Amino acid sequence: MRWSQVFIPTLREVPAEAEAPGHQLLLRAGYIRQVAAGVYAYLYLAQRSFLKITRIIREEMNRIGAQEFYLPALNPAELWKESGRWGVDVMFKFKDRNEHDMCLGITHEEEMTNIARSELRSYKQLPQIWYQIQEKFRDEPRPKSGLLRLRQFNMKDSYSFDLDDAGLDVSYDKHVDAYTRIFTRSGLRFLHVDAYSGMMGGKVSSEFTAPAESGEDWVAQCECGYAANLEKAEGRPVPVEDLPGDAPPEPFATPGLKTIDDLVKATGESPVRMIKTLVYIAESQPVVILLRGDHTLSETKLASVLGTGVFRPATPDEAFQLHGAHLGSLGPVGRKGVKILADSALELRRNMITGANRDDQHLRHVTPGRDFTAQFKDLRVVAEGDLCIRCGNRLRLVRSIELGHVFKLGRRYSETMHATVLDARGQEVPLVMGSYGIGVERILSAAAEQNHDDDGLFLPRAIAPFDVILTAANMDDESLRAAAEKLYSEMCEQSIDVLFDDRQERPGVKFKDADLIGVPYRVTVGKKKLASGLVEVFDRSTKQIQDVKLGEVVGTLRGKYLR
RNA sequence: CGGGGCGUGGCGCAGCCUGGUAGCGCGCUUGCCUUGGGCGCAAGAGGUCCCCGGUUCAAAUCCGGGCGCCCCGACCA
Repeated sequence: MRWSQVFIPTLREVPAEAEAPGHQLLLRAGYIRQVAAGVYAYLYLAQRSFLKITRIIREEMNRIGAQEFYLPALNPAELWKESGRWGVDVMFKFKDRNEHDMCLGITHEEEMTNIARSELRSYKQLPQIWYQIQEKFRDEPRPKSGLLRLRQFNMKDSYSFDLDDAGLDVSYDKHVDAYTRIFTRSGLRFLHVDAYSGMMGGKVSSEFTAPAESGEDWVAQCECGYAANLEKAEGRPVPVEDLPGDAPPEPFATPGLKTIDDLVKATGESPVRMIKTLVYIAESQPVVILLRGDHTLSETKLASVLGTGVFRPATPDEAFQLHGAHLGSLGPVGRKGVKILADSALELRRNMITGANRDDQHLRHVTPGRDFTAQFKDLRVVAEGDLCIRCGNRLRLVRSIELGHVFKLGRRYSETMHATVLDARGQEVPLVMGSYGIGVERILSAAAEQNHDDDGLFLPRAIAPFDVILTAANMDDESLRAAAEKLYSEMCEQSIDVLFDDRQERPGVKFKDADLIGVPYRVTVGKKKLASGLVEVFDRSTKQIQDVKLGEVVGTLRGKYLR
């Protein structure tokens, strides 16, 4: 392609709408333009990248025997009412001209299951893996960071159908392999992490996630290889040396001290020695939740422990009704007939400080197990520096972009939608399903977030819009121009994926643009070196320059750079 | 859903407080010049000042309502 003939609208300044560096650069480099919040037009460069990305995805999906379908995004309400997901609040819904409820698909479990149930009859037809690459629509409350969270986006989603759990394990493992290959080939730095499976039906799931500052997921990571989404991550607190002695709980006055922070300041004690008492209402039943003073409740983990997503913090009035004291002076000692959940970090601790259930009073010398009984569960969000549950080293927290999610669905959809086959004994059994997604735009986004400097992007070759940019320093210089044209013809003949910057621009402009748009290698034809029969090959990511003889450019590219 | 910010040529911004002529930089067009890091000179084109309503002789500016976009938090099957 000749730059003079294609549309690559680079910008010198950063549009005010963009915050994340990768987003700014994709705009400046002329890849994308915004249409609405979370809705983008993908221009020429972006589309070239997406075609390369989806090609990698297709090759790797096909390799595990997955079959590509193409399903509509426009759906009738019935399908979603049947699966129980019509109520999902991020779904775009509307009525057609006949007043039928319609929606745009947020994903395709329903449609795939619908096909499976009407067509799959026998265990002999299993296993099946069906996938598609299609637009998904989600009316996100907060789209953000360019292509990182969109309202319309492309997802590769696949669905596996097996006879039993063992089969699902195989299909799941195949996807893990395929995803590992896809993200490796895409040139991303990524992690495979344990993930929270959600409330409904899910058992096992994991995420593929790309560490990047602008990511919105937190991942806890250990050098031993353990990595988990913060929603799911477990860690052991660094052991605490408790005060000796076995004195009984003793009240002391804490007038006006409402928060752990207040207590720390007033008493000089570490929050590690305190018990934070929270009151929640779950399915209209009160639950008392205890955490170490410096720890944070994970509502995700709480949902798992409670077995329901229906809960909320109690109002101050409710808390007062239940404890006879106001928020800030609550504690577990003396509470009877109410469910008390304590984070496991409190197990085996002693002589702690907590609220006395009397306003402006706290208790010291409180020992869990002796002074109150509670169920100990993992309830807190892992903190930086906690110890790895596998190896005992310290965990690090990193921000990360979720690229893909693999999920053992089990029978959640097949049972509600009656998707069954006959097994070898002639018994009707529900299909065992898995679902597996990859955000196509997120691969480009993550690559941009991970690979940029002050001058612009340097995308991994596998997903860059071009492999090479051929820059003629001065198109008005006849000999230089002729040499560049000749090189361009050779590259085209040899099927090198090249963008020829043949614009009548000053060299500075061309170099700036070339640095900006993320093409991994630049071949520069300049007057001085051309006089000795040389051109430069410039590696955008390392900034290394190699002089190459005019006649050897294609060979050098093929042999060294584009292997 | 809670909090904050912004909306003025294609992009970045000033002007608004204190009402009266719409301005700067970049980009764009034409000519000359220049050609290894967004060159220089000159002449131009380009604006419903987000929308609707109100106040006023007069509104980008003041008042009311709405819409859009961004950021933080909540949420993210």
